[in-house]
Amino acid sequence: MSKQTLPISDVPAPGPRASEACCSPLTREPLGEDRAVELARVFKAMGDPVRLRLLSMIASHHGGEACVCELTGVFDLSGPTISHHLKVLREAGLITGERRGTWVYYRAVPQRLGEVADLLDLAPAT
Amino acid sequence: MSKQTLPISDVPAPGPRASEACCSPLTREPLGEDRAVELARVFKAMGDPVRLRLLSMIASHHGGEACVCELTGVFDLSGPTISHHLKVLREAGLITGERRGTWVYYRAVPQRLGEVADLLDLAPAT
DNA sequence: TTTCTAGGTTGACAGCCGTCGAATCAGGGT
DNA sequence: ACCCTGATTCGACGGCTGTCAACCTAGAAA
Repeated sequence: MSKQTLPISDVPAPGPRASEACCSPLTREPLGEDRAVELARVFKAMGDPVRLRLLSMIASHHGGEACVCELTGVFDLSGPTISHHLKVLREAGLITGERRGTWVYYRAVPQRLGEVADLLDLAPAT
Repeated sequence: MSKQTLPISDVPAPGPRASEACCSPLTREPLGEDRAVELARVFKAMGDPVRLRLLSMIASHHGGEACVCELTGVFDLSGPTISHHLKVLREAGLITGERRGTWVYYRAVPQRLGEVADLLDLAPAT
């Protein structure tokens, strides 16, 4: 490991297997234990209102990326707290951060969203 | 309120608004605070490996429903713990339970899954 | 170098969450 | 009536999580 100059690049599993039509949805067959652990981490990251809003603000932001300085003011929360939530989203592979000069910009990782969306595809097992 | 003979019907918000093309996806515009709280509750429910597997086992089960007795044996967890997780999924509106004789059967609520899937639809804001 | 600002890290604290054993409830068979 | 089994609820415990204040780092501009 070791800490680099930019500790903002700690994505755990960039794109497990979401490249193409992949993961059988939740409703097709029981989830394996390992895969459940992996997916639960992503859902848990989205399981907080602040993080969900942060993710949405970043994903919907004009240009596809948002500066942290634009995010902190929106919440009644301290800087460290926002930073913490961004880290959780980062470690879940939902966003990536890049430093440009003084500011840090985050952008969403569409693959992750797509992976989760695929998982929830409805195949009604009547 | 009051407790009926079958306390297994405590769905909080059966189908908020997932009937038709509805909720603007995460990537379209920033999530409102109230909606974020509501959605976070669902994601949080799915943010545990055991619950995710339970949900998957129920949703994918032959006949669309699964008996609790078929679920408890799969995990190295006590009955009360499984029951607790089922309650969380129930209160998130992801599953519903029905007692038939001695056994209790659970089935998934497709609307909820659909609601979440819609939310994650990708509208890449390049 | 020094100073300033934007973010991140650390350490600590309260509250929540997953887990269990024991007790309780609901039905079906004796 | 009694007991047995399936499932939930209750009470408690340890670990995790969201939050903050304080401190530290990265880069830009004097």
